[in-house]
Amino acid sequence: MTTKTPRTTKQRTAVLELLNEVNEFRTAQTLHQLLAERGDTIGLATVYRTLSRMAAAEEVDTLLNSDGETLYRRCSDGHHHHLVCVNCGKAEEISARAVEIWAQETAAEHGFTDIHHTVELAGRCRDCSASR
Amino acid sequence: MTTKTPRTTKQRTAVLELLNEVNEFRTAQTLHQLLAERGDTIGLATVYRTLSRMAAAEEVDTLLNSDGETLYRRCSDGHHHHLVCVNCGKAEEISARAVEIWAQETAAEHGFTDIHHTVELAGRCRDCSASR
DNA sequence: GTATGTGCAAATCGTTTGCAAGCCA
DNA sequence: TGGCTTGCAAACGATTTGCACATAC
Repeated sequence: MTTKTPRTTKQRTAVLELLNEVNEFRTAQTLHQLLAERGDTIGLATVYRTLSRMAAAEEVDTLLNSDGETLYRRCSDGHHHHLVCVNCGKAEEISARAVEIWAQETAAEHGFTDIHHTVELAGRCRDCSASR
Repeated sequence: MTTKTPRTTKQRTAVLELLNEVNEFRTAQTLHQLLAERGDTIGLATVYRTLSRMAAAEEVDTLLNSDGETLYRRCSDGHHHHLVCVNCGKAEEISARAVEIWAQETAAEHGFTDIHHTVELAGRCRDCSASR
């Protein structure tokens, strides 16, 4: 399984740089707009293509918001979950050993195999709770 | 807050009946097609409107699949989670006290308030695992 | 040089909405 | 009757795709 490395283009570089600075989950559209604001003229389609590829390569994490939009965020390696602020979008990674174990056990009890789970916490972060 | 009861129309009745028989998560489009197959001619838009309303009234549960489509399913009351088969769509409700507690604690530790969580397990059910 | 990436516009596709006509209470 | 519902078609909005051109390697 030889995964071929994508070419280094100024667009791809720009997206990577942006993701390194923005540590919250953002839609592709928002990211595209942010790129435009900092002077990088990139086609929206390219942003989508780039993000999809990065997601496939697990270089970014994705999330579906309640509107069905896909949110992207640069992420550390390994399996983890998120605690996302519904107001400002700030996200923290959290590990959840307890949940991992529970998921496996529950699935096994019901005879399920090839288990995969989704666990996301959302709420108002400290700052947004204060400035309500 | 007075929630007004929707009128009883043959369309609404048909959707309700169908949901009572189909106990798996299905897309609005699929449900619409199922209605057509059993002879109920209902506009797709009406199916969407009805399902949205039922979802708002918590008469059905909704789920977003990885394609961004909304899945609907008749559901028991109260807070619970699902164990869904990725192959046949069969879903079982599971309660997860352990997860509820973990969610609250984790959120509190990070200073988050108004917490709400999403926990879904997916995999292959016993039958689908066997007939692979 | 050539496979790959990009931009643009058009195409998709699930879902929503406007509006006139129909139907329940 | 009078307002809530429906159907149809048009509108929407996020994402994808076709294709000609540009570019990394």
